[in-house]
Amino acid sequence: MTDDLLSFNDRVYALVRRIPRGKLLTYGRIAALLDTPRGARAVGWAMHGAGTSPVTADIPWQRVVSSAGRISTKHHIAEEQKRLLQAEGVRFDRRDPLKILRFSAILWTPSPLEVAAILADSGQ
DNA sequence: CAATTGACTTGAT
DNA sequence: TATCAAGCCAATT
Repeated sequence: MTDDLLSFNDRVYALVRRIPRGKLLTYGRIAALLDTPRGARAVGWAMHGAGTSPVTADIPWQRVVSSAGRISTKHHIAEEQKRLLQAEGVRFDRRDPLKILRFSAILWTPSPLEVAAILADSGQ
């Protein structure tokens, strides 16, 4: 497998790039898909730097949310994330502005085979 | 090489 | 239902 050479962060980015428009993934699920079940914080660390460099500029970072089905970024970043998600059809709770509605229904659930293919592609 | 950091998660209270 | 603390992991200092 070519993904052996990819850093953990790069594998996170490779996966996030393939989240379909209007679908979501959580930090913890991303970690699990990368065979690091308890690595949710590491995914958070990776996402924190997303969008700041040329290589991460194109990833749909807004599609990564917390396991509680809510935006976990802060301040103006959270505002932008919400705006981007609403633009692709994701709806929010009026009572709780950062809470995503129909969360479980729009979670992306790629098969292990699909994940493997994605990582293989990114490794080339 | 040890300590620190962070866009997390979960179980206990 | 809402808090809180402890555990966990990779990258950075």
